[in-house]
Amino acid sequence: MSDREIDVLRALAHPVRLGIVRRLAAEPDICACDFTDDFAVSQPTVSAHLKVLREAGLVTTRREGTTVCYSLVPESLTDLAGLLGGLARGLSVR
Amino acid sequence: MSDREIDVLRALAHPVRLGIVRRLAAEPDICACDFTDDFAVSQPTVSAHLKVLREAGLVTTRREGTTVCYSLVPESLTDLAGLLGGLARGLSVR
DNA sequence: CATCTATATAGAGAAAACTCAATATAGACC
DNA sequence: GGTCTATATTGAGTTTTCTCTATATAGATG
Repeated sequence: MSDREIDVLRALAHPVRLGIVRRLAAEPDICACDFTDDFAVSQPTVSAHLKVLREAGLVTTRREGTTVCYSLVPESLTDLAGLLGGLARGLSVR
Repeated sequence: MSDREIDVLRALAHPVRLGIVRRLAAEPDICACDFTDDFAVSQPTVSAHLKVLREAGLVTTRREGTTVCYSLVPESLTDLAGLLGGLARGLSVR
């Protein structure tokens, strides 16, 4: 019922999460606390959003002492872009 | 707060709606009643999903007598694919 | 080990999404 | 106009998402 792509699309379909992805696209390896300042939501909320992105395979994490650094997984985006591009071209992409 | 792209992503992030888009990608100009058979949901539910797709700019409609035929708007998908592809490539798009 | 900082989890309330049955609308046809 | 078919809208109930406060965990450091 819930395709893998649906999870990725759902993960991206939120202002805070898309904002996080955009920041990570511009500069990799950003620690979680930096996102808390970017958006007008609490630290636990940011943490929850990061979890959604993680579980969708859009980001990976790396512990750096007490902080956790997040990075984009570009393939997750290119895969989705390929699917959408294919659909636009009339290929019935699975 | 809600970007145009967020609306498109949200519209795509549902099994029935993505299914509709996939069918429309393979064959254009499908009348609404045909979708009712494809998914295990009621006619009003299909109609509501079509409305979401319409409002996101993913599909257009054409009256054919008493039926309404839906077609994909490929640009809406290529635009999104471009955004995602750009992000994957490290461009901080838009 | 006590404590501090950074992050994650739990639980709860509010808002949004999803679905349906019932009803309304729009065009075709008698 | 009356009726039939196709589609859309309404209203309500259910589920999911979002957000918060409070608390827990994990590593660093005195």
